[in-house]
Amino acid sequence: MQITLRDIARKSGFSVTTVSRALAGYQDVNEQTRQHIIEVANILGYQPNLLARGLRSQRTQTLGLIIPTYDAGFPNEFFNQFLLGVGDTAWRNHYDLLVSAQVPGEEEMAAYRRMVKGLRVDGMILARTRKNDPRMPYLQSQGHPFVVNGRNAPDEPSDFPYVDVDSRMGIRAATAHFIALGHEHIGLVLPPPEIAYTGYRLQGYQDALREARLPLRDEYILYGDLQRSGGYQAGLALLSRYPQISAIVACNDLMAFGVMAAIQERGLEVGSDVAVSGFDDLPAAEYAMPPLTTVRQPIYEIGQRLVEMLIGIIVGKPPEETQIVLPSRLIVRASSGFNGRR
Amino acid sequence: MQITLRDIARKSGFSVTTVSRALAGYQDVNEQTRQHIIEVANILGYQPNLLARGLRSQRTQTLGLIIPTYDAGFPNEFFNQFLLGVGDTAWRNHYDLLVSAQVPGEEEMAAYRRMVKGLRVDGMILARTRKNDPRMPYLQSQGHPFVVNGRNAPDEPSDFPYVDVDSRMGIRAATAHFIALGHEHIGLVLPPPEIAYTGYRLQGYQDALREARLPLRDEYILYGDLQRSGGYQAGLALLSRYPQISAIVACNDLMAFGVMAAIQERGLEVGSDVAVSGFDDLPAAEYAMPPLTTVRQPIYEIGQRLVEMLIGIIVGKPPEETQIVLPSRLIVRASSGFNGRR
DNA sequence: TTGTAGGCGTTATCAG
DNA sequence: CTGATAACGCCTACAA
Repeated sequence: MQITLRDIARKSGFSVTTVSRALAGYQDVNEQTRQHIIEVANILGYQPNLLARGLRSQRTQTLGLIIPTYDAGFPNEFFNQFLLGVGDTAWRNHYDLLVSAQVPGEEEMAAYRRMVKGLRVDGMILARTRKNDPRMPYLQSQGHPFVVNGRNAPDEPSDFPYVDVDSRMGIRAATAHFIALGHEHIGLVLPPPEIAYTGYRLQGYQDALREARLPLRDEYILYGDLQRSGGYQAGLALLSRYPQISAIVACNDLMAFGVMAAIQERGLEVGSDVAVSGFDDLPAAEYAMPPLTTVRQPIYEIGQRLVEMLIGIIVGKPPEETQIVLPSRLIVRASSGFNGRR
Repeated sequence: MQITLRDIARKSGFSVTTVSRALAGYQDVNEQTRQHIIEVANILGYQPNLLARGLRSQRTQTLGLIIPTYDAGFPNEFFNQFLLGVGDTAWRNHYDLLVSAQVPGEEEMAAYRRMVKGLRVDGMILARTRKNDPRMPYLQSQGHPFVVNGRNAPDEPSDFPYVDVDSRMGIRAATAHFIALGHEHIGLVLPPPEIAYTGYRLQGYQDALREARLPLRDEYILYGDLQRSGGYQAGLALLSRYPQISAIVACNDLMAFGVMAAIQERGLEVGSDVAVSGFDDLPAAEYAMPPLTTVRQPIYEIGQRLVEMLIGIIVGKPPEETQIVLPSRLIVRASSGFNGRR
């Protein structure tokens, strides 16, 4: 069935030990012997049994990723790119990736337990942190390596390794951009309050208003579900209740698309009548009609750096910096109401 | 570090064997004993070591999925939904999912070898079959369970378990729909020729023309890269070379979006000037401007049935039908040039 | 430079 | 009903 070290040993006339060490590149093995063994291994098509190796070494060369499928909605294009960054980097470093999609809740923790205590993975990658997120304390209590995409909410300490994007700065830039264009009544569509980064995005909005000495009006702030539909509903609500609103900052691109649809449905024009911005800079943002002004975050790179950080932690060589906040960048497009680019 | 059966054995006073069987639900264990053992296991927070179990039982309870990242482009929304169907169903059946993203080529086969011969997975799920695809013969030669999303090309036999969608019928319906609306010059944007299903989609187009006794004009047929950009280029080429073309059938939604952009860029109106259709019915199709007429395929269900089929094969109870072609369905929207729905 | 032996945690076989 | 024993394939002291 499977080719094992024993098969190679038999065929080559050496012991299993020698075969194992020859293949592992130990120096205390005769070069002739090694060549011979390698040849036999190739002929037989040997591939190490990773289970046995993992059991023996207590290392699985596998990373775990549980994708949070918020509500019924599925991980969107954001997780696509995230998965690509994580997957590519893991593969390049000879790690496999165990993936599960779970709705936050009881089942979700079961998935974590299964991966961690089942010794299936050497480390975990968490995404989309929430307020009072049970996952980080759990993993810490288990002493199991993990890294997180995103910090805790502003009012909670973040005593774990993470890579996050500076969303406060990003939303501030978007809001300030609208203010600079003359808008004074600016709506905000936040992610659900239980999401950790919601607080940072709210701060960014507040920052910009404060700096411009504009009043903060709580009624201009609504929450959406991160999906297009959430943006649509919030957009309709804002526009119908407060006709003076002339710009809306949405906290991700999907919701921004929904806001644009709401604007158009009310017979208004995106950009000239009501300006809109998003967050993420998904590919679709550039192609939207009109193209969407948004805050770009380097999703692929986030995944990449998370994996590098995690592997470092696993092998006992953590990088110097284990709490990284990457800059975000405002990308101005037509949905701002500008004529053309920048 | 880790709680093992031995720990429970020590604490409960029974042997490892008995503990193992009590937890596994064997009938030949005293009910009192079982209760006691289960209690101790819970207190200790026992979680079986899945590596050891896998090594012993030669089963890993893990399925492998390698996402083909065509060219540089990343798996799009299609794979999102596919991954959800596969992941959900695997989880419900207590299987884990090992995921890798690979560009077709040498590395890709290495990934397959690693998963299969490394005994990491009990079975593999393949997606996006190509002409002369090396993966199926390889897995067959290894006697390793696998299922495939998609058949071989029409001129190759498909002697493996698969779930596919009837894309010939789907494209035929889309083309016939345009013909019924009076179009006579209909462009076709195919996937790359090396993709297996390209042949079926071409057949569907040919079917519809033949049935309507319209001439088949090869120059109306172009290939795209399955991404938006490919559709855009093909759309521009068709429109500039053959102004008489009044409808374009694109073979996936992403390319259809590109075609729509090309039409608009030439100052024409999608629907009234040039009708467009896609394939997949991604969420974005409904929200496009104008909404996209497309052929819906049940992506989630495909993933689900593939996993069920694969698990059946693994445990030796394959379903009766292991070659399934699911129907596709034309969804008519405004990009057809219709006024409103159907 | 090479081989022997033991064990990682689990399950299956067989004896008591 | 319960327990001792072996084995899955690999790695690594230690011995030769």
